[in-house]
Amino acid sequence: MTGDRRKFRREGEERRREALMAATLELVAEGGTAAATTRAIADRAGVTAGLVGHYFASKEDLTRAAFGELMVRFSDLSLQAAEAAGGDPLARLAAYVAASFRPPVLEPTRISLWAGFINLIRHDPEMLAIHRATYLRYRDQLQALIMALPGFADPVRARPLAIACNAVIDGLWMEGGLLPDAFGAGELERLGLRSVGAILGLRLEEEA
Amino acid sequence: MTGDRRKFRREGEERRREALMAATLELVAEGGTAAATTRAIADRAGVTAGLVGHYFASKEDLTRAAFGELMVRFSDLSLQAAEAAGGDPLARLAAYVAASFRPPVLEPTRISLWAGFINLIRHDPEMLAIHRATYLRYRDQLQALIMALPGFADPVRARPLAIACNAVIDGLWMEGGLLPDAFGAGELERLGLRSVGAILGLRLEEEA
DNA sequence: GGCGCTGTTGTGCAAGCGTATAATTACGGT
DNA sequence: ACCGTAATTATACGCTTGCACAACAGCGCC
Repeated sequence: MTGDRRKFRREGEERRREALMAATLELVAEGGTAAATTRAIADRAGVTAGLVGHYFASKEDLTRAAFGELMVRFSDLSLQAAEAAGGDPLARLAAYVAASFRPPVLEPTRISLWAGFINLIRHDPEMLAIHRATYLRYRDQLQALIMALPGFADPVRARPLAIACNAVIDGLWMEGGLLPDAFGAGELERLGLRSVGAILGLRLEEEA
Repeated sequence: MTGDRRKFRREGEERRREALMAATLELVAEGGTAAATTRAIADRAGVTAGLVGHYFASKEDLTRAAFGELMVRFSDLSLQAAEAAGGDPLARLAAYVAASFRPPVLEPTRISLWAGFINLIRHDPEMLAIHRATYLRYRDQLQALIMALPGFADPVRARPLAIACNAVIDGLWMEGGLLPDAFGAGELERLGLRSVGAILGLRLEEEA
């Protein structure tokens, strides 16, 4: 009668931590940080709530780890697209920009995650540090691509250009993510390429 | 001995609702939506928790009302700056852009509020509707300013330009708000003017 | 094949949440 | 002056949360 205790398998520490972080990210994407309760996370990861405390000192700790994981995992996606575009600097930049408006960078999941975590950044110094590192890394990639263009080698000139290009990409990305039906198919990508081109004084549309 | 019941004054319905909404906004700005509990809101507004239920059907209802209030209150700030700039279309546009990077539009409070509410937009249809209306209103203002420029009267051409200009402003605004110390004083405003100018093929820097 | 280590479970607790409701009291009408 | 009414308070209830802790059991080791 009382033998209904749950069966379980022992897993390595790494596997369990990853499963718990993945479950956290799924839940944040679906319902914001409020939906990522300890019990819901454990349930999603196929364990019981008590185990969460065994692998993470606190729920805050788990949240931070999951956020960091997410950022690392996605940080080089656009760069990979650029490198796949070949050796021409203009084509590489165009590919980088265009990739920001296509899956897997522009995904409903990613926007939900970003929206769920963004308010934590303002109140948790460690979260802010992760965000800062990710943002600067992304911007540096963009700046390197710009400096590879003929006549753009000066970093003092390239820095503000990279900031502005990054801003217009982020702005379009955010608006497209929050109001998907306010824009036509492919409109954001086209606008992104044209705007970045305009800021740099180039034409990127036909490069993508 | 038992006469320690709290003294109170009767206020009009409007005053109380406004006080509760203001308290909600303050708390969201300080600690995100999680900090805006019924009891904390009531405390901040100088009443007891029970009264919240008397003026708002639910906490969700109060949150929505507060968000709407906030958006209405700030929706025309940049436009006022444009109108104060006189009759020259170029100067008006420059003033509008520049105002986006100065108080009271660019304030830590506003960024905190935006960050606190942004994840609710993704899961509450009414919140999304408020956001959509505000965003489109802002963009339409920008488009009208652009169409007032000589040679930009065509709305089919002005629409994507307005979207792009709005995006770069939003992107810079967001990044500046989340990482204030990553940018020099006045750098964002200068960059905003230059970028919007580049997108439109104009020079705005010396107009502000 | 038993034993010990520790990953894992189940339970419970204190705190805080939103909200419903009865008791109180301020205030305007008469 | 007082009386009705509605604004306001105080209390309580059911629920959920994060977390602590003791008991259990899978798995490697001798």
